[in-house]
Amino acid sequence: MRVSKFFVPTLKEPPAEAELVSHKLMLRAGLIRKLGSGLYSWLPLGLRVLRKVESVVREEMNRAGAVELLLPAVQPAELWQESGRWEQFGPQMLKIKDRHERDFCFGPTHEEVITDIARRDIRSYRQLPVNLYQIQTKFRDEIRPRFGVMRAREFVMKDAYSFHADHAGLEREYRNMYEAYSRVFEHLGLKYRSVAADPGAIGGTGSHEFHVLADSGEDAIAFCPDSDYAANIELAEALAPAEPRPAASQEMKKVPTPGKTTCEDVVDLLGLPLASSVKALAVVCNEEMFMLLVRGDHQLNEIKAAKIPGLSPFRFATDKEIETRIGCRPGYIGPVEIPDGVKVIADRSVAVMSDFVCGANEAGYHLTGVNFGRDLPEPAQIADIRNVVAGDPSPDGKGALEICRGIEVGHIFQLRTKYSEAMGATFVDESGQHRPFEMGCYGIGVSRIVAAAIEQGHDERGIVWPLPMAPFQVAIAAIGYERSEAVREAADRLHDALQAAGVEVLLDDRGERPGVMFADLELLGVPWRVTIGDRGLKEGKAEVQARSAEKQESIELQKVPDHLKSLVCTGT
RNA sequence: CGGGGUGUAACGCAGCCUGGUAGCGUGCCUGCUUUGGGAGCAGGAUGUCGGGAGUUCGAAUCUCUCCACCCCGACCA
Repeated sequence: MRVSKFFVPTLKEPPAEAELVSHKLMLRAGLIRKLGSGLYSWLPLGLRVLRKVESVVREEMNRAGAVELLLPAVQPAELWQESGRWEQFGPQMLKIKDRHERDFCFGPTHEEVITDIARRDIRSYRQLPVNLYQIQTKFRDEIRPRFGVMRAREFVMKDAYSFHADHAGLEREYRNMYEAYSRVFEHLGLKYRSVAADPGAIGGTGSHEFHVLADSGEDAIAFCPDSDYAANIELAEALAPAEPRPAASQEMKKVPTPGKTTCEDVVDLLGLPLASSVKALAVVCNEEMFMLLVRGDHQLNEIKAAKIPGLSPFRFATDKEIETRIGCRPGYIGPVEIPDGVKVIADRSVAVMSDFVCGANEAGYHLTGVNFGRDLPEPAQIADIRNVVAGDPSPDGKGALEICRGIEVGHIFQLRTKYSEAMGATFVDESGQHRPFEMGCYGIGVSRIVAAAIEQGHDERGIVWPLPMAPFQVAIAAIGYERSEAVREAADRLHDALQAAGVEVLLDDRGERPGVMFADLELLGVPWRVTIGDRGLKEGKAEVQARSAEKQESIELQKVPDHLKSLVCTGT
């Protein structure tokens, strides 16, 4: 491919709307252009990268025994009403009407469609198991699309669905997909981590996420460097402290803390450590009020809290509700002498505290030296309701947790029979019984991977692609292409030779000044650059430089094609 | 949805407060020179100042309204 015939609109300055480095670079390198909020055009160069990701995903899915199909993007409402998700999915779903005023949606996911296919066309256990996948554009009307294609409304996803006669079969395929996903991200050349995840509303017995590791990631991952434990922070268990509660050593005292409504402010005023304070959060579930207690230096984990029986779904109490029920405005509430009917749920770490600080339920005052059992009853319930922090013991007992950030690019679930039961999708088993399918589903965010790879691979000059994702493997910078016959001839010949050898090559034949070409080719992130100019040609040589390396190597022109071919093949 | 912000040339921005009919840098076009790290000189083109309404002799500027886009949004009790 020649730059003069391709379409690579690069920008010197990133548009002001871009925040994230991957978003800026994708715009600058001419990979994408924005059409509207969360809607992006994939320009030729970006599309080449997207196709690379697709082909790796496809290759590994096929290798794992899954079979590709293609489902409609537009789906009739009836299917979603059957599964009960027409309402449940809510405003995230783009709903549309056809000319007959019939309801449709632009599919945000395809469980319903695939389950419909299964119930029509899989009748016997003899047809099982089967794993069907597609690579397709989805639409989700995100509350706040952001970061370019990272969280777009329209995006490309690989979604696979497997059907099994029994749970054991599902678990086998789940492990198979887990391994296939690991191969996908390794194959793509990305640093990634698989983590135990919250199955969320989908339910089921197992769920893992695959994260590309990057500091800008939206998700926090807790992992243990001394074992293979890794979990999304939403799920990672905070173990109960091993040491028992120390004995009380202080009297409870009411101290004035005017204007100090946060734990930080209060301990600053009192000269105490943050970990000696308790924050009380008033929540409401079914019109009942609960007071959740978390240590001042910890954060409530809402997902864990919502799993407490009787606390789902909960919401935070309004200021007014707090004043009415507790008789004090927010900022000074605490668990001591609270009205009947407000149940106290303490985090495990709070349960072992003594001589702590908390709100006095009186505006402008806090209590110090507070102790359970003496100044207030033991908590009605003790539970794990906080986020783990770095240094917490690993739940597998093998060391201390660390926290890193990741971008979720894959998620696998065991759906079990949620959809097959709701939609009456059954098969006949060996004994002639009708049974609902055991189902699994497995997603990969194809377009998000492109952005995630840039988050992981870039420098001050631009993108640094891993070889398997690069839009071109080699770029030729032909210095003086338009004015030097020798350069033109050598560059053309090299371009043709590489192409014939199966190397994806981009020849910069614009005749631009060298600085312009170098800057552009580095912005694009092409893994290898060959520089051809009159200077080197005098000795019959060209320079080869890796995008990720500083030094360039001078090589005899005749040997360049073979040299590059071997580099591209070994992937070093 | 709530809060905040921004919309002026392809990109980045100034001008707005204090109304007088639009500018800078980059990019783009032409010519000459230059050519191994985003060239120099000379000349040139490009704007419904987000849309609409209003105030005014006069609106990018003031007022109202609509729209688009960006950022933040459990709690920190």
